[in-house]
Amino acid sequence: MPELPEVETFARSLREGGITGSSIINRQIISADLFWERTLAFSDAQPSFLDWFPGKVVSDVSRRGKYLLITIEPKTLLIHLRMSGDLRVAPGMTENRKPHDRFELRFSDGESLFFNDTRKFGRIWLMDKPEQLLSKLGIEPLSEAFSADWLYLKTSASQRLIKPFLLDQHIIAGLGNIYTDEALFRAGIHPLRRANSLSDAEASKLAAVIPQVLLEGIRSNGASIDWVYRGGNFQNHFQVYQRTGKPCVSCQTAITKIAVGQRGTHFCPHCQPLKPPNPAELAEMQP
DNA sequence: CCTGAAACCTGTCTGC
DNA sequence: TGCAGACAGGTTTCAG
Repeated sequence: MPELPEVETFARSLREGGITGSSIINRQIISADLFWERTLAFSDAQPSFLDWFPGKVVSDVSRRGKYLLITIEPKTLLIHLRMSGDLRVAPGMTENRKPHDRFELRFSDGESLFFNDTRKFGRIWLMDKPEQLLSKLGIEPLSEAFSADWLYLKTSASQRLIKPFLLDQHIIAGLGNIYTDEALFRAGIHPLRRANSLSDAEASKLAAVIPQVLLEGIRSNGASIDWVYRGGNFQNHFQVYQRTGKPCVSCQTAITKIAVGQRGTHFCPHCQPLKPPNPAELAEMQP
């Protein structure tokens, strides 16, 4: 589920208060509980993972790609929400637990941070050096370093389809299925184009549009769909995602859905042509 | 290097 | 109404 904007919204909320409840910064932990063993992916603190927490204080919350980072000196608790993960801060009473709660950090003030995850794909790590995990991630699309030149360099060097290319977290960290479809539409690029077929101008357009879509998502507190996630309203800004058969906001052509790399992919066949007309063809069309 | 399929899971929606 | 099957915002692993 959550992509960069949703994870960023969680990070901000846990830091400053928001959709998850009030800030967890400076709260002291009195206990930790794990309700689904496999949620714990790996821990430097094993086998006494749960025993490590009591007495520690949360000092910061941040984000890298789709990972949420909770700093609890001298370690970092990393959380990846995968498809259905959710976080909330609420009174830490046993009767307050919800179905699918997988992990709980109980604070001395009576509230708890709950990690809820219906599909059990989400994972948490407790690490001394989070870089071990994070160093594999690609560039932050909202950083200064993410530029038109950088993207063109990368697309030029890859023969992959542009959609799986953008979804690859080793290249760009944070894009998921929604924001990829929305970015490709705004850039006018067909999802089946080869990365190295993009012109300099197309790569520039894509590099400009990706941060735009992500920032728009953050401004909307993310996207809420069905029973997954809440508090966001970016779903009201979708131009292609989940708009199969509906008219393109730009040309009225029906939005098409296909599978690309086993992911549902939405696009406008008119605004995102598979084969852009080349100069020679254009010349022939105008004798 | 690249692609596709399968696996990890549960809930919801669709169609017969 | 019931039920099988498809599908879902992600990532990893394996075969070809």
